Amino acid sequence: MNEDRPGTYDYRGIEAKWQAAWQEADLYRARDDDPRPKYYVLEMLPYPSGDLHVGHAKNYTLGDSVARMMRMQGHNVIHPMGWDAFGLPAENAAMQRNIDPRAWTESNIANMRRQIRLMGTGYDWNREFATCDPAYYRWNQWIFLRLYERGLAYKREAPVNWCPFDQTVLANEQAEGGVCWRCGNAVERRNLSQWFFKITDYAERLLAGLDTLTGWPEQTRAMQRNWIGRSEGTTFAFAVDGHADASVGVFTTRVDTVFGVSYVVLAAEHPLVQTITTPEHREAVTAFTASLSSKSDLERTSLMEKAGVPTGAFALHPLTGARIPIWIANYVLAEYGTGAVMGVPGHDERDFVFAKQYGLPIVRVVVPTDSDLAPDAPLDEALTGDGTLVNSGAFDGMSSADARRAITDALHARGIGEGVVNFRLRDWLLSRQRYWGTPIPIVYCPTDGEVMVPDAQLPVILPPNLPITGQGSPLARDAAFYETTCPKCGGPARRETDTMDTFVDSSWYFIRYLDARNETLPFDGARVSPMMPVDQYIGGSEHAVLHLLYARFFTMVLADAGMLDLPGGEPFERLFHQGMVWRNGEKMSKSRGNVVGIDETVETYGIDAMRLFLLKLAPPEDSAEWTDEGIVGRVRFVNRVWRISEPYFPIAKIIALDTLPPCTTDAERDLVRAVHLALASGAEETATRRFHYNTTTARLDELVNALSKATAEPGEPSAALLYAVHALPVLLAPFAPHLADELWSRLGYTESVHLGRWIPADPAALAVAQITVVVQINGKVRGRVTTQPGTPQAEILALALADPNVTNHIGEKPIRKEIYIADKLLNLVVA
RNA sequence: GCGUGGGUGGCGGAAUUGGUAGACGCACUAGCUUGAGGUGCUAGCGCUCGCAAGGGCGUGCUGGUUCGAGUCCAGUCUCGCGCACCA
Repeated sequence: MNEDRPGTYDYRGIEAKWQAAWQEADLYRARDDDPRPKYYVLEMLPYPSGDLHVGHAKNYTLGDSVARMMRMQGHNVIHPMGWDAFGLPAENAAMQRNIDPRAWTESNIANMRRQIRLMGTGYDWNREFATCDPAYYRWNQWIFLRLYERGLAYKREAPVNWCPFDQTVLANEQAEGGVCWRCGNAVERRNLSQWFFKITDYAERLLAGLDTLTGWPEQTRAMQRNWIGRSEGTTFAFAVDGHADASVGVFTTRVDTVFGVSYVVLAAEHPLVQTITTPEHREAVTAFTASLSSKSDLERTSLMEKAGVPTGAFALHPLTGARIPIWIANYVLAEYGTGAVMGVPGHDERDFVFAKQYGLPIVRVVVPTDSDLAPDAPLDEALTGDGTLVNSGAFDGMSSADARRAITDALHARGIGEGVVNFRLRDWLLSRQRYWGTPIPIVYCPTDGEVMVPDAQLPVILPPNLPITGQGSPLARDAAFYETTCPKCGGPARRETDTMDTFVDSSWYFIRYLDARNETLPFDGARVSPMMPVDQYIGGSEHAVLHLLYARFFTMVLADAGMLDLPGGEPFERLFHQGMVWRNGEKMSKSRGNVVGIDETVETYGIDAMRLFLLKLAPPEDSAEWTDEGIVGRVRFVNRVWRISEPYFPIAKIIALDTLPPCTTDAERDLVRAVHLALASGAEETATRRFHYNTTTARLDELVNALSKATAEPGEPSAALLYAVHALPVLLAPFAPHLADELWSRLGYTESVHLGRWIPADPAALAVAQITVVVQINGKVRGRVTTQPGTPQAEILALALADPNVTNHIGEKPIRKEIYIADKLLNLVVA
């Protein structure tokens, strides 16, 4: 019904037509031999969860606008898309619907691919892959083996969430509240032998690299610094009284307070707890430990009350020889530092609270320099600042900083301590006792032990159609999978049945895109190196730490292994976090029932209107509130553009847009100026990498308003008007790609506007004939003077004084001072 | 607590180096237009006093610097995000 009414844009037919044409022409294919400078723009690999909503569209269409803009500005744009296809939801779906995870995943991919294409995005689909494809995950296995060879993959015992009823390991989100999400039974912590990547070997480099990532948001860099958590301090050992072979190692950043130690605390899981606890305390210690072990990680760390019990054992202070009690407490973490701390109640808030609660002595050894508190006054709270040492033997009178060095040296001289750098960062636990992931390519042989699967035997194929019950690991029950022979001795052996964390998949996929069909290597370094790094990475800030840290780690390792030539080893030059789309004051999500789907939106309003609205709504990094009323404005805009352009289709002819048209009137000059203001805005937002195209859409509105007026004038169209009409599709191309190509072809151009050139903004076109100078009296606006640019100050003053409102405000008072900002403002200061 | 980013009309937001606060859009109001009202056109639209000209106030709050502050400085309130018994 739309297509017969003039003045109405048939978005359905036209948008579908152009998408088919682009696909037919393979318009967005990037080639290695393209002589133009490369620009690699990438949105984070999506998980194929099912349906997309307009929040996803905001992300993908932003990347698409950036890609189109850069392509029109002369770059060889690489803009790929693929699927993060392994992971838990597929197994859950398999259980709930009795469907194979692969079938579920593949149908989701098909739907999401359709929807992403439906947005009019220009991806190079020749590079597409899904991480669950053996052609991809075999290289996960290959890379794992290279890390193993370099000593960066290893196995050790580590605690997991374990459901004793389902006999399975649970992810943290499946064990919330300490109960199993499926059966409701209490979750236990259990030690299991697990695979780790030694990311801690790269802690210093990952930290130092952050300083070079000036194209990243500061908050993200701060979060990574925080996560890596580097701290400088001292480790030293307390001897245990009566246990000649035992000592308690502690780490502290405040060794200057060591003379204030009145007790020592171990984590409940500390290995010494079993050996040193005295018989009369054993029962209490065991009970306390048990009460903690039945708690989930979440509960343990959110416990508000500090609690602990004495072990009955005593440590000997290394500098004073004092006998001090050894406790265990819930506030000491086995996984951080040495799993034990020295208790200094006078100078640590936690220790202060703990000491008060259990009546342990509180001693002051550091006097803060900026306090008027008497040196021996009783404390209301711990003094945590630096100061001057007292009650510290030979170290009295030293500043905290000096004392830290001197005491560390003293401990070192006795062979019981040293200065160390400690990190909060832990090794990356990649083992998952699950089915839907990359099998870890290791075989266990009774004679040869842990053996790598040879490269020639990769991939270790994930067997299809295993029953998924939620109880235990399907692979561990499949004898056909785990029964194998040892690659070394040929004897019977057992395969590793753990699969890899899906973060492995997303830690190098951006390199694979550059050589996506390579069948002999994960990628060819000579081929991919010139295309790295990713110039612009776009994705949510929820990945600020894990994914973005793991990907940096992998890229550094691959570069170190000589597989990739990338100075600095940083994969992402610039990073942009897009904001989420909200509706009714809440984040858009299926569970809240406030999603606005892609299919319905495109059907009702059209793709280009949706894209323009998502751009206009807010700066892309901000979260934005979706409204159904708001998008109507963009539908109006699209239709106005169409109505304005339509009369010029019959008189189509090619215009050279990089030359300014001759203008005879101010109105014509203003129209051309509006074109170039919009061009300047688009180029500026792209060049600065701010991507605030919401302001560019405002310039486009102004241009269309001006065009609307100009086309209403009777008579032959001026050169300026024709120029503006022809420039409009170029301006729209990055944002409303279908409308742009339709206008462009109707106006007589044969090649797609997306292969054409952006028009550089011309300063001559931006110049103005008339300026308005604001006249202020004592900083308040009292008048305006309209004149030519470059008018001398004296003349401006004369014009200003001709304004009665200006003279009224001056009155009889003399002008004490004149401030003149050329062509902008004249401020007269009167007494 | 530590880190980090914000607070501007009824709403989303705009505003180079300090220099006309509120661009552009939504909503709203009035009018015009059409064969019937959803997607056309024109005008108005921060609050307030005023018939008007014009005035006063106004960017979370309190001070400060300046001829001039949304923008800079100090303090403070508040919201979002991240991490958190990190030794």
